[in-house]
Amino acid sequence: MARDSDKDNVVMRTAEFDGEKVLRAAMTAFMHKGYGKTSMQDLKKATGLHPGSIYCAFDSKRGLLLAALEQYKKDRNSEFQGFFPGKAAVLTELKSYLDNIVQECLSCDASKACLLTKALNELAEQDDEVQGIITDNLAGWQQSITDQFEQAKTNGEINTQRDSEHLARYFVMGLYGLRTIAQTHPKESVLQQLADQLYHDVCFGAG
Amino acid sequence: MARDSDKDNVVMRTAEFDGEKVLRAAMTAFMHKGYGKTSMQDLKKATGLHPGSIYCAFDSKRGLLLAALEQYKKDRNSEFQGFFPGKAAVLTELKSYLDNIVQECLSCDASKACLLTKALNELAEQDDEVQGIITDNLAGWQQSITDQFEQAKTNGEINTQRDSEHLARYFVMGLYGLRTIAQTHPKESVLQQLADQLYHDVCFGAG
DNA sequence: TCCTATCTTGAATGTTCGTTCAAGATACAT
DNA sequence: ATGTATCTTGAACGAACATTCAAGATAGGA
Repeated sequence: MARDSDKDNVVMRTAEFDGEKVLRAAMTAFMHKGYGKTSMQDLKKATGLHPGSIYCAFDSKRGLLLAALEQYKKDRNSEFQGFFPGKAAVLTELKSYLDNIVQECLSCDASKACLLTKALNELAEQDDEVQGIITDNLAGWQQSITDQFEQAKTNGEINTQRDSEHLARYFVMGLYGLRTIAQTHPKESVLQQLADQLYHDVCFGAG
Repeated sequence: MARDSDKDNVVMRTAEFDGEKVLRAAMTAFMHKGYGKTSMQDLKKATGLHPGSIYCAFDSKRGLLLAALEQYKKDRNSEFQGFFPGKAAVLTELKSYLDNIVQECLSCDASKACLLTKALNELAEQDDEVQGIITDNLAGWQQSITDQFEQAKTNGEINTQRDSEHLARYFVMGLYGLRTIAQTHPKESVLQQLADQLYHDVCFGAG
């Protein structure tokens, strides 16, 4: 495949691959092996694109990572919107969202890890731009959760003095920790118990 | 330097380097760059040992990682014992321990990350033996914390129906999450607020 | 003081990696 | 149907890597 052409009125061939499929394949590869250990050969196998095509489309392996991060962001946003469609019963939806993450952690495929935290962990102190992009994505995600807590307070579902940002931050901290624990304890009951406690502490805890 | 000799009654030269210093230097290098991205050149610079010496002493780069993990375990155990010297006032000591971790997270050096979780994240799905060693170390750490909660309950410092293992697991989950958040938000007040809330939820939360 | 087993050194090795590029294949405008 | 700009292919390249090894340095027993 080739990079987008800027020219007008010339013969144009359209790219022959599905951009989203390629990026999701790259995402999965990066989640399994990490960025550094995923070789171009791995990426060729995963995406079906030959090295030349990858370089033409994404400039470099790093460019492919950036594009994959962007796709990951879009996919996660869509997923999030799917879990919180309305403005009522936010807490029920939050519980579903949490339980879904527990199930994700139990799955054997790469989604047990989060691409953002995995890459953040690997590339911290190595690549400031990637770190910034990841940080922004995570901040956006946390803001979405903040919005839900705000809505829950408006609805009277939550009664607390703590502000929504703090609730969201604590919730997110718990999810980060849950995913780390999942890498050591693939036992469902343990993860579910932790998730339940987190839900309880955030939504009904004192403070 | 050379590997330990098995022979008796032969001329023996003693190793010329400080084993602990070398391992701590390697630890720091691995924490900064991760295992994969730390080259032998980096390790030579950090430890002062030439490649041949490293291979003679630790068999391989991976052998050096294993030795460094062992040293890390010892150092962390000593540190932990230092924070919990007695059997009284466990909660005060727990708070100190937690506040100390917050300060660690704020520091600019490599100790902001935890070698165990960093390596676990990087080598998951890649090296089962290393993953097992790390998992065991983390489990041992969690058990130490469980013991402290048990002691706190015995002392009457904590009054809850939740068992100590659950408390420790939740506490550890929070610490994992705190360290991840620290990689995105180097703001002290935020981390301290999260740590305070975690302390409160674990020690005085309902359940 | 001398000898020898051991330790230290760093250049050399083979491998793997990300990246490039020129040749071949293909789709669209005419 | 034909020409041509674009896309695809995979071999080739230099760099960087972990690892090895033979030569030089050194300490301790005699």
